[in-house]
Amino acid sequence: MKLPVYLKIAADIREKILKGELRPGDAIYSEHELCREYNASRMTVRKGLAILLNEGYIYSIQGKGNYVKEPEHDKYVLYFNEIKSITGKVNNMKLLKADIIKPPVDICNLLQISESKNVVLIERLFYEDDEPVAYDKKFLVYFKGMPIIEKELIFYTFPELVAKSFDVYTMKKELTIYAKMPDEFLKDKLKISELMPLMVVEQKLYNKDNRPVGFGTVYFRGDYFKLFAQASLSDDNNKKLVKENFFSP
Amino acid sequence: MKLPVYLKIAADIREKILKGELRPGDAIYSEHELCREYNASRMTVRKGLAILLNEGYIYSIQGKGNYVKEPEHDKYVLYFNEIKSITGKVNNMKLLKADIIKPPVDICNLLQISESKNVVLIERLFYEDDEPVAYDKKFLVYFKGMPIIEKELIFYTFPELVAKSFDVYTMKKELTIYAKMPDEFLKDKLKISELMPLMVVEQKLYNKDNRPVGFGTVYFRGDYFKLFAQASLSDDNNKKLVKENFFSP
DNA sequence: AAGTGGTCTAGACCACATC
DNA sequence: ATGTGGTCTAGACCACTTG
Repeated sequence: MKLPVYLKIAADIREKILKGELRPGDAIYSEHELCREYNASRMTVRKGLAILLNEGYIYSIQGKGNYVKEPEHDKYVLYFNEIKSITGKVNNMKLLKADIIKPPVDICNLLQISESKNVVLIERLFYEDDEPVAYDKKFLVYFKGMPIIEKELIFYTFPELVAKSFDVYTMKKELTIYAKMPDEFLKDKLKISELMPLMVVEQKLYNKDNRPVGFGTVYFRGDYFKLFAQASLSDDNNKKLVKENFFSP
Repeated sequence: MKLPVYLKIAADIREKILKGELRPGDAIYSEHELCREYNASRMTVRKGLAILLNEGYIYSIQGKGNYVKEPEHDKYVLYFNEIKSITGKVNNMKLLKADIIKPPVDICNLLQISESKNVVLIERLFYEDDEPVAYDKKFLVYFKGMPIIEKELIFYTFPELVAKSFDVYTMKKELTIYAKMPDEFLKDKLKISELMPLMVVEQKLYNKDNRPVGFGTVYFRGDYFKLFAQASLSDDNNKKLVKENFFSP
């Protein structure tokens, strides 16, 4: 056990907050006092505090001090992936369409492009064994030399596709999730005969200049889809915590 | 413009990654080289790199160097709150039940308690004007001296309730989200006559010792519920999301 | 004026990778 | 043996808040 000092400092204060010895709004010992208490330099103390800042336990006000923060009850980390979020195993995919088209009006608005511009339309079906479980429709802003390779179109997820076509990093991604009843078209595609809701996930992707580059909608059979999310106060940050953390707002 | 040096370093390298000059797996200039390049001390350089580490752009291997990381395409930040996730405005709530009961078997398993232990059962209805839009059922592990105040039960969200009863910080929270058709009971409670799916959100809360302390299920009318999530590559996005979505400390 | 946090330096020693 | 990242020091100056 040779825990670095800054981790010890962070762990001690975190424990005090968790135990309720320090309540939201309370001031923490000043950095100078903590230096004395742990016989550590200021940088070491600040590194410890930076971890707690990053985890959302504390905040600091220049010239005043560090304070315990009201917890964010509503924040979760969600892992979504149109293939892996299906409860079973997707073992088959079918490419229904991969065309370069003039976009419909609603897509023009969403992607902020004119109607004369080209977009790539991709339609796919995901299967578990022989059961269709999800129908997938995507629009990608087209540019010359865009690599449209059928093998990629079938197996890649939406952000992966965009990453291949544009930059490695998609800067911003937005999800909208809701439930709805299938219309006749989707009932047919997903072979739904009984009473069955759909889960709809809309994905909008932006490049680093904050321009929309893609819009996709996935319709999942309700009985094959579940989303899981987890609160991110501390557990998720533990890996980072082991390494290093120290930065500022 | 007197940007701190460490932010400048982080911004420069982030830009190179975003532009594709640095690709996943590539090594970054060593910290020593960056010190020379920016005429900065090692601690300042490391602080800049720590930001990128924290944002998920890079990772580091001791004794080798810092490397550009493969982006996490599937990670999103989700803000969920059983009251504010309703698309309209919840302006009325009704407490249907608030009892101390012996838990049913499935809840015993979920909360890891014996059937002889007491749990608090809370049932609520959320209204938009006179329309019921969500039905809410929660189980909380009971302990002596637990403050059960009707006013609190009506207006607090689940994590807030648990926070009041146990600790300020709920250590771990898990969400499961899926769609389903309403049964007769829910059709009646939510006054559903037409074909209408439900969004179901299950919440499981743990205390800091990783013991389950509460399990709740919220059934939303499908037409009143939408979830929004956003990718979390840069921490700036998160803070914006917090600000825009709501939250006042 | 005194105390606080925010930035930064110029070193140091250690653990680990590679050769 | 050399270079890398990981931890840490003992100062410094600045900006800010409060008396």
